[in-house]
Amino acid sequence: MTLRADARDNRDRIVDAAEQLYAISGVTTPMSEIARRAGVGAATLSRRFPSRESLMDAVFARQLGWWMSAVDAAADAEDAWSALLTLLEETCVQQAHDGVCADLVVRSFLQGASFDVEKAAVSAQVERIIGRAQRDGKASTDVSWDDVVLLIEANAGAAGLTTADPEARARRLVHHFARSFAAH
Amino acid sequence: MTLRADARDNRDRIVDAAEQLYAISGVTTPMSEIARRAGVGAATLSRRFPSRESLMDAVFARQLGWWMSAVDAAADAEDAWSALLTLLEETCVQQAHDGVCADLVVRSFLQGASFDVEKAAVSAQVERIIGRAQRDGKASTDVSWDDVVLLIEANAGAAGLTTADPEARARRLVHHFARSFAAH
DNA sequence: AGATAAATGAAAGAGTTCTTCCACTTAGTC
DNA sequence: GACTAAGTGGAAGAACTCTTTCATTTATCT
Repeated sequence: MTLRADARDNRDRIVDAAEQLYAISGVTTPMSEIARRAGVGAATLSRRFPSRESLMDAVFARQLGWWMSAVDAAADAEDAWSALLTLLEETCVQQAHDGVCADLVVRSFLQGASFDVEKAAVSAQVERIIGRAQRDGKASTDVSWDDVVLLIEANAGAAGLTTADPEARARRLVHHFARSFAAH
Repeated sequence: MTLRADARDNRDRIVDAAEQLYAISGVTTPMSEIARRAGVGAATLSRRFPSRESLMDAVFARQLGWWMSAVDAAADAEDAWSALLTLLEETCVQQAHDGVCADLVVRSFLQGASFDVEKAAVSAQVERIIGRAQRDGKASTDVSWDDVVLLIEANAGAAGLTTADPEARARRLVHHFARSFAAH
């Protein structure tokens, strides 16, 4: 079932608008406001995304695409340890910058089953990177995928909070995790 | 302007109910539901707390009282470093257990000016503890009050997210911060 | 260009939540 | 016990948000 061209354009604009407004006002932003910013009627939005959750999934799917590329790039790097640190910092700074809110990450990625395939792929890649960094003697042996998830949760949670310099906060958070992740 | 005895009881029950429901359903819990659990009419709640924010402040004021006691106790301890670690763990586990959501901590404590006096007192105490731990050669010299705030933000952000074992997550988060805080 | 099915937005309707009014109840005071 | 002022809850109503209907517009195919 393929969408007509104009409908697909509208769909894209809706996801754009939602992404922007989620960053500003959180995922509880009224659907009508998202529709207005997207330049479509409320009916169109309701028709395309019957529930708020389905729209959240669509927004998250994009951000996940970006992240999977970053993870793949890190997995190809020579130095696993520095690639891991770079990946974590890029991820958190990106989250801070785009204002990715915790609700989005959690409901779509961690809680629901919508992205199980992607989740499995990402976690496998990240675990490979961690494993290599551990064999190189750079990463502590107690670090695991769960700790990366914890960092992302913590960062997403903090990212929703207004601060003078959200990017600096993200870097500081990664700084602490990196020091803890390092072999002692 | 002092409240009548029965009115004060009702007020207390409202704050009780709000604290419990905030932990379960977040700060967007309908005021009417809070009123119902408190066993008062919606009118009474509206009269006592004209805005959702004023109720959030009242709930937070209590939790802040608990925290200030914990901070004072830590400041009196012999071993500043272990007192600091204990304080951070207690604080985060308490947050995880009570489901203190980020909205509450941020709006009331970090953002608004409502608790400026308490904030100044707590930060001064914590900085004293950190300073002592640093002089003892236990804490890294780059640790500051801001890092403690960061941990609390991160923990509060993550605490709002459903997980099998929120307490374990809080402990894990503190574990990483503790390793980073330690002198290298 | 004409036919056809897909897609759209304005407006109405349904469901929530918050606030206010007002007749009634209760605590505090003599 | 009686008086007074403070306090209360039910109900009405105002404000929002989401969904659906339907007449109209627009893309796509031949």
